[in-house]
Amino acid sequence: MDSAKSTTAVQSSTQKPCAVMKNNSVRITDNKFEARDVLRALSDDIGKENILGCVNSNGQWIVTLKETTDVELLQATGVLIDGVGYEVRGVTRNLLTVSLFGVPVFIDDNELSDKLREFGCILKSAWTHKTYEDFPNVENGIRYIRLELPSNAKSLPYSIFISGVHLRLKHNGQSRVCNICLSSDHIMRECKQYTCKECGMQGHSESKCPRVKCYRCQQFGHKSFDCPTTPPAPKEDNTSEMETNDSACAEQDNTTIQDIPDNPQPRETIETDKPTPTENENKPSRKINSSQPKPRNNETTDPATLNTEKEDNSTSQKRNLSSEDDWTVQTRKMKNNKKKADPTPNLAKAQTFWDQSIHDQAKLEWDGDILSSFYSPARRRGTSCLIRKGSDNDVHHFEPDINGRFLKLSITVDGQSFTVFNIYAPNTPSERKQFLEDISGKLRNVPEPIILAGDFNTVLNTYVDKYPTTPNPDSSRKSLKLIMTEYELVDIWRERHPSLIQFTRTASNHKTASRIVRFLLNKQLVRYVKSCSISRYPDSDHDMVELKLDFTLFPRGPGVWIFNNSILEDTSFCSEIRDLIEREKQKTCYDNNILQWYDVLKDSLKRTAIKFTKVKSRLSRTHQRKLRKQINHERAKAQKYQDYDTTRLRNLEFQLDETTRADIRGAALRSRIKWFEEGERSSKFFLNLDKSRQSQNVMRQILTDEGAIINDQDDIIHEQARFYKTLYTANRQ
DNA sequence: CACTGGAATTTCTCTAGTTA
DNA sequence: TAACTAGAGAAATTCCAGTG
Repeated sequence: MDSAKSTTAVQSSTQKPCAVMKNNSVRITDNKFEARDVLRALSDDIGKENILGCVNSNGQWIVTLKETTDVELLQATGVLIDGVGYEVRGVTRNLLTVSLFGVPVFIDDNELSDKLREFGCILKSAWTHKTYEDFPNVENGIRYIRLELPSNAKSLPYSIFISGVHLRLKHNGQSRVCNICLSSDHIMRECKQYTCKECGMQGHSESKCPRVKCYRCQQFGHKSFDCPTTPPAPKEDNTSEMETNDSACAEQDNTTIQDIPDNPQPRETIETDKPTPTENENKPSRKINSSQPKPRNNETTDPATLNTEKEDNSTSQKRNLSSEDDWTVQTRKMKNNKKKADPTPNLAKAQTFWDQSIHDQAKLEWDGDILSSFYSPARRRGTSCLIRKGSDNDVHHFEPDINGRFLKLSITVDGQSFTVFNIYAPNTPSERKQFLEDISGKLRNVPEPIILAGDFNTVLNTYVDKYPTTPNPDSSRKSLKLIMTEYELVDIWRERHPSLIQFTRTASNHKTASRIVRFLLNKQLVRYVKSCSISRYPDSDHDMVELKLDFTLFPRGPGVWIFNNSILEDTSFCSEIRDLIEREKQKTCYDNNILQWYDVLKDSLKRTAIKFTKVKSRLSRTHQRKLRKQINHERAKAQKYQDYDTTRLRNLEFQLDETTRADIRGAALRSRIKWFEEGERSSKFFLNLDKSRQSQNVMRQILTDEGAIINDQDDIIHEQARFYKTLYTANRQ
């Protein structure tokens, strides 16, 4: 093949360990070179005595050298073969997959890319966003990218700080480096580039800056948070989302409550894709105060809501709101509202102050029923539901909590039954956690769908539902999220306004705010939601959250369930069904009332089949995803390598086709539902279907042997008769 | 309790070795 | 030489403990 072969020499195999040899190798893409071309070019650069091997493999030359310095040199300069420069790459991969964890969706890929580029990384791919297996549209906060590290860096830091969030960063072979310059010699605090934002000097952080003055002891060199003269603050609820101070006091002594200023400073609502980082508390990124005065009335653009609020302030006389089209549900918390109950049509209302006298007062002003739970006289707090009179509303169960923390209501509206829990969660996290766990237990026995509404006294996301956006540990938040997961509840306001930042409670000094009042709905109710909004409510530190449901929008019920008989081929399903029947046989009604038992059994069979097919469907989707990924990979290989064997690829494609065919069979089965539902009734659907079939069965034209086209129905019939008569006549020619 | 560093585990991909 | 497979290694992911 080339001259290199003719000079083969036996070399000791113990010259260098394999690992080192790999690091000492470079690869050059073969451009119809001969070994001598490559070797001559390399000898000119580094000397022939420094070349240990030159092997052609899979369309590239692997050249192994004695010294790693030569490897670096060649990678940096390339190689000149026949006057043309060619790129030289290392054999060991220098591409890294860098994963970031806990990345909120509001952080843009560009922000992450910019941060990595600041380190000198060369990005080699787009960001991949990981999602939950069961919820492929929901990101789980993990993103990764392929990149090349800068030559001077061995590793990226273990975390990066973007948009006020610490993001965990990981990659293979990671080591501790400076978060600023990536040097492995020091950490960020000791980095020359690290300067105190207070004085601009190196060597200390702002909190330890000698120019900083503690407002407690008036000494320099530390902030009040680190003040040695101050006893540690009691572990207090900083997680009640700025609610604790005011409301907790309110519960203990209502005479100490500050009134809301007559002209409260307005709050600015910002629609943004992401919250701005809060680097300095003195420089809030999300302004609460604004120069624009905010009217005390509702500013919502929803005409229905606007009308309701105008009515609020214009009249206090009795009203019958049954004429409203929508079922309106509102929740807000009123502080120090001793004057009179609000006559707005309500289903849920959580009150800091609520007792028998307010209840009675409200009765005078409200034409419908008022269902309340309150805890008095020691502390006035409670929840209430105002039910419209004369509407198609039927309350069939009402359960108040003796502590005034919640009330439970089962109601049917426009034929749709649901259960409402109106809650007023405690201010202290530990109490709130316990309270939410109790609520979770109570939810277990109520018929779905469920609406959980009220003042939760905690936010779900500290970055978008709270100001300032400082992380706020709260053990009760986990309990609330567990409830939401277990009962498939969604925060409907957030779902409708994914990027809007709006709060339901603002502190009297307007320095803190949070969205702690919300509606959590079962997913099955979401489609009935006409609107959900937050609007200003007068004389209260809490804004009003309004939810409008319209049960006439969609047909009720989940439709007809059809048994997918393909699962009968599944032995595990069959054995599960056999076990189920055996278990059911043990029940007493099997002997007492076989028909009733059979009805119950059918229901159990249906539930088991649905559950089984759901799991099977999920596994199938996962399998398909894997197959698609593998197929893509194999296709890439097929394109890359000319001698690629397509067996595996074909096998994978066959498997994917099989699963797709199963899906198509399922779709065909489901498509018969309409026929099942309507085909057997002499409905419009049935008659149209029949008509369509009739028209399909009729010959509209016929071509005779002579080549003439006949359109007349009588002539067509005669021609058909003649044709077949001739066809079956023995002596036809 | 958030952040950090890293170990442990799982999953995926590639390669070297074996067999027909 | 093709096909196959076990195993290595890398990547992805989870978990845990120390620290401030």
